[in-house]
Amino acid sequence: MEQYTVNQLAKLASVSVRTLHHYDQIGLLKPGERKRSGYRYYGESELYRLQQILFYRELDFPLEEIRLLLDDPRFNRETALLFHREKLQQRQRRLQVLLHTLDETLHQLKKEEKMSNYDMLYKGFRKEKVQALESEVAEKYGAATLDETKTRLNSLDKATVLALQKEGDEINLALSKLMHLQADDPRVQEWVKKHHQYTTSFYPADLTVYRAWAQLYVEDERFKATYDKVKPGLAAFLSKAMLVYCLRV
Amino acid sequence: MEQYTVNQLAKLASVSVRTLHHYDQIGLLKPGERKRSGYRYYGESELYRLQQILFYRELDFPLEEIRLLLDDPRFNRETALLFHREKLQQRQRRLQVLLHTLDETLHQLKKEEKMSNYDMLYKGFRKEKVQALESEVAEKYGAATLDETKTRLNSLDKATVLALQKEGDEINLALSKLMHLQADDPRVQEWVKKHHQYTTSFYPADLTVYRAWAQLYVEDERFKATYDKVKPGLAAFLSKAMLVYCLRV
DNA sequence: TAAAACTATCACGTAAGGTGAGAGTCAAGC
DNA sequence: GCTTGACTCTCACCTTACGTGATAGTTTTA
Repeated sequence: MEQYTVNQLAKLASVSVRTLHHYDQIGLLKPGERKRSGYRYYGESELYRLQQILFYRELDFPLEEIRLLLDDPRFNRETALLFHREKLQQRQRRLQVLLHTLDETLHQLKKEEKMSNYDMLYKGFRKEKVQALESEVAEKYGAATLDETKTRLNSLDKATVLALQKEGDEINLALSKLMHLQADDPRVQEWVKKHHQYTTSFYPADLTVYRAWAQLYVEDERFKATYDKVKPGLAAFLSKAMLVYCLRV
Repeated sequence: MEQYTVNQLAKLASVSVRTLHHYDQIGLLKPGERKRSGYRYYGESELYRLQQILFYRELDFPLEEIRLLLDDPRFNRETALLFHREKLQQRQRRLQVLLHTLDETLHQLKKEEKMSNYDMLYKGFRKEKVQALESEVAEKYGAATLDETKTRLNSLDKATVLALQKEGDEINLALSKLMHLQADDPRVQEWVKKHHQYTTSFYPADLTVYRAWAQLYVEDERFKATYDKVKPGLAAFLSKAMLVYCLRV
């Protein structure tokens, strides 16, 4: 049975020693054993408990509440993990909204346009609670305006989505026409850059992820098919060009 | 020029009135105007400033530092937004790792297996600072292990993307098998909810956007083709079910 | 066996607001 | 014009989750 000192555990879990002291003090995480010297030693079950604590903390639960939850005899680790999973995914979606808000703001900034609706500036900041949302809008503006607003937004939203799709098509098309060039040709790389930016608006791909992706374009049938449908050989070509791009930047 | 009272701005930006008072007090966000009554009124430029503040706050910047940044004459809104973008994506990736850690833990829990390496319990908890990461790892374990780590991460990224794709496939498949039911059947709606969450992880579709999307599934050939390829008629079925979903929630 | 490296317990400090209390202000309806 | 309910103001003390020493004992390493 392995034993960890404060320092060792702190490093392992990326928390400070003070944090462990604190958790001991408030009875949230007590060491499995205390030598007569007073030193704290943590064992396996403490490691699991700490993981749980950190998951809850990540979700902004107050420590006192975490303690109550973990000490409740009805506590079940698997249920808790599934709960965390749900909430973390929720947070991911919130971040996605936030990124979208950011891109919209950037877009308006470039066009030097005035906002029609300042509301847009703040979408995604509210910490996840989500419940009564639609009803609030209805209350605010009345049902009639709601419908009108809805249909107007409707066509705008459709246009946005279609535009996004079109942008993707354009990038693919442009690249397919450059397949006679070398992968490291500036004209190719320019479009790869666009491709990279385009993909990051959907998926958080930094260069390492993007690089992993490049491999998928040739390894995975689904990816390969999608691109080769535009023009046979595009998948392999793009994959190579992406790798070059990653190395260059 | 529109003017917002504390309450109005607080609601708009999902912060508390107290927070606005506090920001005024520390000189982070001063109202554009103060009536003789002492009431605070905020104008357009304050709205933008608040957005910036919230982005920085989301990234755990201390308020004092935010103030210094925003008041620096070299401050540029576009540069700042691009910085936020980078960091938010970094956080998304951290959450991704955290979810992976969670799934691994769940997996081990079910198999009732012992962990070979407790280190795994805590991947993704460390808040992003990241700069000197590679160098740190290299220092610690030597260059050889670094490469290994890289390829492992690589495969994790690939696995994540493939898992995402698989999730999409599963949802489509499940729905295609429920086409004999009514669109408002709970079993159908359950999967529509998953579909909605799934799409949101790529593109933040609130209910109005999702509704617009529903129409695209029948109006736009590209969308239609994608779904009808799974099973003819799925596009229309899903479209209807999505509309029901939007009205129900 | 001494130095270097940890660890322990106070104890006070801090950031970002929460939570009233007491008093002035504004908009609407009568 | 007056009342009433909903806002708003300032002060001031409270809270959470640790950070940051100070001082003193313990373990490990040379």
